[in-house]
Amino acid sequence: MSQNGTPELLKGTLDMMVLRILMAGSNHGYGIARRIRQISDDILQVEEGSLYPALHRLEKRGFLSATWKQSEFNRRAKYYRLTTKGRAQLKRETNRWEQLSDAIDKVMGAATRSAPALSAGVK
Amino acid sequence: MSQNGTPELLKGTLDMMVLRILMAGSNHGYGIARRIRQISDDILQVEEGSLYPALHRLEKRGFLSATWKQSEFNRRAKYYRLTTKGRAQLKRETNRWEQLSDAIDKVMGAATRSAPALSAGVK
DNA sequence: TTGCTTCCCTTGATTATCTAGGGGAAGTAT
DNA sequence: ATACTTCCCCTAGATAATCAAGGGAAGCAA
Repeated sequence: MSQNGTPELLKGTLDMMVLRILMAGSNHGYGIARRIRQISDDILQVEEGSLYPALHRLEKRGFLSATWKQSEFNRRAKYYRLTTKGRAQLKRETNRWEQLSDAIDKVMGAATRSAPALSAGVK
Repeated sequence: MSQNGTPELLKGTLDMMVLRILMAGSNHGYGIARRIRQISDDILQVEEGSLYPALHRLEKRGFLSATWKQSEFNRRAKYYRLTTKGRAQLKRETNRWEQLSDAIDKVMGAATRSAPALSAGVK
């Protein structure tokens, strides 16, 4: 519930991050989750119940393609890689993210990030 | 469904922004929506079907209190203001937002923030 | 054997948001 | 009077993303 137990992700950003991770090369679900956790210093916890549905819808929409391979740990794993469509989608979602998060930061006071001397003429 | 039309908000951030707007003083729903649109330069579009449920749940959780008054345009309006609990909640949500958005930016490559394109700038 | 890690998956509930309506009252113009 | 616009409130139903909580299997080590 997120009522007290804060959510582990910002809704609507998982697909984008998955695509981004796959820019670095193909990877399987478990590995993608691990990478996101690592890079974010354990801030972002990707639950499997969120991740696998995400991978499936991305594949369904043609942003990813998958092949079964043997993992580095000698286990059966489904490796995903970005398609051309996926790369374009990543760009779109990244732009959207920047636009929205910048807008939110503005609303939140512009002092959220590096502060640009405020006061004067907001209009 | 935002099937083509990208969503107008980042899910999970509306409550926080509403609380933030009310830090500046009490306001009514219509005015809150207008403020968010203004400050964000029309990037963030707060639909009434999202806003009013948000206000009601915030009030229900004790973060806001409401009183009916006459608006500046001489109309009946429900003015909301932050409670003490609401102020604490705003702080929590703000921290969470910074933490999550920073983590996402890390995953997205740290270079996510739009470069000014012109020259030296970043500093 | 037990147990840990890696790897895949689904079902059901929750929750936020959007769509698409509903209404009413004040002011301005015709 | 009518009509129109802006201001202001609200809800029901659908959609969709996430989470919680299960499931299983296979490799490896003690």
